[in-house]
Amino acid sequence: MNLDNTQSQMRKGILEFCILAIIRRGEAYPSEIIEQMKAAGLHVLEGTLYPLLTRLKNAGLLKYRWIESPSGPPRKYFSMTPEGEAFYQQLAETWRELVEAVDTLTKS
Amino acid sequence: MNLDNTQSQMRKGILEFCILAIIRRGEAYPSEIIEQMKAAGLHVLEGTLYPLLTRLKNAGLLKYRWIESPSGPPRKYFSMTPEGEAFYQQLAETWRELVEAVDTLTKS
DNA sequence: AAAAAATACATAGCTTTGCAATGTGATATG
DNA sequence: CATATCACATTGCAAAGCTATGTATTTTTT
Repeated sequence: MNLDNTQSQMRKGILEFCILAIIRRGEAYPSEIIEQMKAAGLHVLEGTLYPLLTRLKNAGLLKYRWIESPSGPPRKYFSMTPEGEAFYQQLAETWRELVEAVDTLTKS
Repeated sequence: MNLDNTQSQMRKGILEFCILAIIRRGEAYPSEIIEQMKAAGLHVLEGTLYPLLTRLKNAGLLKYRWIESPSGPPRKYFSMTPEGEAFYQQLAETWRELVEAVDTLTKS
């Protein structure tokens, strides 16, 4: 048991929820997502984000379109699908229940 | 992406935190831990709990002693070590930060 | 006394996600 | 044309939760 490791484990499943939360607010491309995550206190590298975005898109929860960049190569802007919104609501419920359970146990 | 799977992923790292929270309240054996988890809304099977308890003990965060049972085989009563308490406090901080980050992102 | 049931503990293999390091490609700049 | 910047992508590794199954001890039933 090492804190770094357990912190990584705690992020499993939750990064997905957060990414969906950011994208459902409005279309975004990876760099913006990384910035918003950082602003919230969650540091994510591209090597973590890209595979996750790909998984979500392949699962039908997200879709994207290429947009020319004002500086540099074109960007992939991600947005949510109706399936993604439905899944997000389920995750939100799951998260609420989890937080409530942990609060119950850690209150003392 | 399937809800059951993501729910399992979300539990990674968090079950450990919860188990430590239960044990630091007072010495307990596995069956009691399972009951308290269930009461809080977290369902854990023995096949999940035993390996976790073993990992925590091997990491020096928990210790145990055998106690005769009033009915059935002897039981392993687990309690926390000073290292475990210190680690728990760190996990508590990590959890607070995680919950805060998720709240920030999901508020809308 | 032996068999069955209940209680308690344990293990192995599988699946999946986050992580780190590295790589590729498109565009802008020198 | 070469270099730098920006954007996207991939691979292999480590680790934890889960499921199913197994072992052992004690109690109860036959």
